Amino acid sequence: MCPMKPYYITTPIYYVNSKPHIGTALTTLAADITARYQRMRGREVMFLTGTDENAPKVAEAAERAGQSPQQFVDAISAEFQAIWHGLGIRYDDFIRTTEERHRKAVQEVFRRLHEKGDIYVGNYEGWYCVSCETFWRPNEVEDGLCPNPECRRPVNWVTEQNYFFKLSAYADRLIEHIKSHPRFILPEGRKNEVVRFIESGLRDACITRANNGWGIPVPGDDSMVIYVWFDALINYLAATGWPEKETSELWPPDVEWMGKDILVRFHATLWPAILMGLGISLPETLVGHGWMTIGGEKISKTKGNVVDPVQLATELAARAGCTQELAVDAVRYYMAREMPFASDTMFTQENFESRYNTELANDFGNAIHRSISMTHKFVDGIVPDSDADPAFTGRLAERVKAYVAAMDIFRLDQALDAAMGVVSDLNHYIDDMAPWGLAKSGDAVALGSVLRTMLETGRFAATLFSPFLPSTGVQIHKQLGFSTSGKWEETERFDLLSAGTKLPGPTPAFPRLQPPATETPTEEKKPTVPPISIDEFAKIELRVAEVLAAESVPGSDKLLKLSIQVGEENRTIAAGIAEYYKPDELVGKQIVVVANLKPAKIRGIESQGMMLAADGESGAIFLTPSQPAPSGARVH
RNA sequence: CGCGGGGUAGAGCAGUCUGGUAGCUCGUCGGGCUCAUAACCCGGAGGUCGUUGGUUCAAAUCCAACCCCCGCACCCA
Repeated sequence: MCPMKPYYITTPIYYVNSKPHIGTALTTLAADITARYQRMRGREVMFLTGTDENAPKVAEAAERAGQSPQQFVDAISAEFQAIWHGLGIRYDDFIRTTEERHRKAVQEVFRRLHEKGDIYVGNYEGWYCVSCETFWRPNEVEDGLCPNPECRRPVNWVTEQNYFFKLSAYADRLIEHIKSHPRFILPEGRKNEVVRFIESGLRDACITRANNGWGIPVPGDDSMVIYVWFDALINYLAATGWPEKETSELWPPDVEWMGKDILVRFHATLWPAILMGLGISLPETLVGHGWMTIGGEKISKTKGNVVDPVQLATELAARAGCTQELAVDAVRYYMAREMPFASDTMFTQENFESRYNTELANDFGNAIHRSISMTHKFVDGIVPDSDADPAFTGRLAERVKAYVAAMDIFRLDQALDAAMGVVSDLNHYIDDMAPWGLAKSGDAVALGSVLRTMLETGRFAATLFSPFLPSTGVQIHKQLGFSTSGKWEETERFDLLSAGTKLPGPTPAFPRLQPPATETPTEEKKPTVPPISIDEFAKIELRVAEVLAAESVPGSDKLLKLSIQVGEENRTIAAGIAEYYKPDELVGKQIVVVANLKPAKIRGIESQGMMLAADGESGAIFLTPSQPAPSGARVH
């Protein structure tokens, strides 16, 4: 720690199955804010993010998309990078697990641990779920079905040779490390979860899978590839140049940001154990933040509630009439302000707009705007040759203290609170001093000092905000006559605007968002589905069908298995309506199905179609013709 | 008894570890100011702190039982 090593920040590498959404953006944004804060403090920073591309499913997905796996991952990885740029995220390195530097590091880790005896060949005999790529213990499998409640497919009894990592051997050392390093795992509550998890018994991790042509082969054994999680974690090490550089000035990471879902089992258990095995020091801090839900529901592509943060900014820019850069800042502000730490928070459009209007437009933007405005109105826009009011500016040190303390424990929301506190202080100050009164009574000395205080405080606030709102920081500084945004040391000074300078006319940074014109009953559903042409609709084959039989599906609360007749044809479909309809209520009824939907296996049932139902207030309502229709009739 | 998180004003949350008659933001009602982006400042109303029992001089906070919601690794009809 002594001669200030570069501050090393990581995010997880993201799985390339789809574009980033507001949830993945949250982690990367948190890391970016941390990075910008450290840079502002004068620290050299290495901010790493990347993509995880070696999962076997990638090969399948690529095939479906009619691309080679490499083409496929190239495209998605590029998409990630584009979105990060769109959010003003400035990383220093982007690692992809298909890169040579990563493959080499992973294989070297494997080799060393193998040599040391931490990786051994074991005969695995037990249950294996193909779909989950997971091995289960005999006592976990009760009914021949996968214990993963989401899966519940039949498991196979397999006997095969695999490589295992001696994770169990590290349990005591892990606990010891966690207990003796209070900052190792944040937030506090997660730490307890990790300890409980480890104490409940670690078993050795099976870290290889059969090679199906995609992934990093086991050194000296091409029949196997290294399991993606074992592979993925090593990116943090690979990016420092390891193993060519045995030790790097970057190591260890100062903070590794991630969502809570991958903290306990991977980052706080497997990852440190691997490092211990290699004799490499552990990261200083792992932060497992909570999730941002969409109106209380987990982000899910199926539900269609994925929010694209860049698009959110673009829409805001259009509606509010501000620049894209500032709209991006608004999104960044919102996400950091709502940053789920110990628990989850929910995204709603209303909440986003409300914070934009009340905090960014009314409070922050307006405070700056009125300050510059008054300077123009009362003293011709010339920065007064006066000192700031020390009685007021002296109090701001408290805000800085709170800000620094919050950043130190990665509470971005609280740091933002402190910054917003400065804005609130400024608004109070203006109200107390009533500069318009001083202007009227002609007290030029007092007026000069008050205006100076206002302008300097605006500058000061902009600096505190700048890791969160980089473009805004620059814009406000420009309005105050500076060419660049503020430096950290400047938060201690209130004499930086040069007296006599004529300020440009004020431009509101965040124009207030007007409520949508009354004719729009803004009851619009969150996932706005883009319009499609009639031709596209014609691709969907809707048909009337009759329910011949219905039965509940064992192990599922939601599914009914329906036997239906579509014209001459009999089919089986799975329908997720068990919570709302009993099997008997459906038998003999006519329903509408999507007949040309690609069959899918759901809990072991091959579903050959989808039943249409409306989302009612309290559940699904299935659709039926208003009078009996011929079976198999096409629906338009 | 799989694991975990949670139930506090109309909404969203803090406070619970370290008991001492409940706090923040938004909304709402009233007032002030007039520099500003219908903004800013002040004040009011509004809560049996999930339920029941226990410990205590005192419980949102500790203990026990119960009820309800929500998550749980490649996923979803």
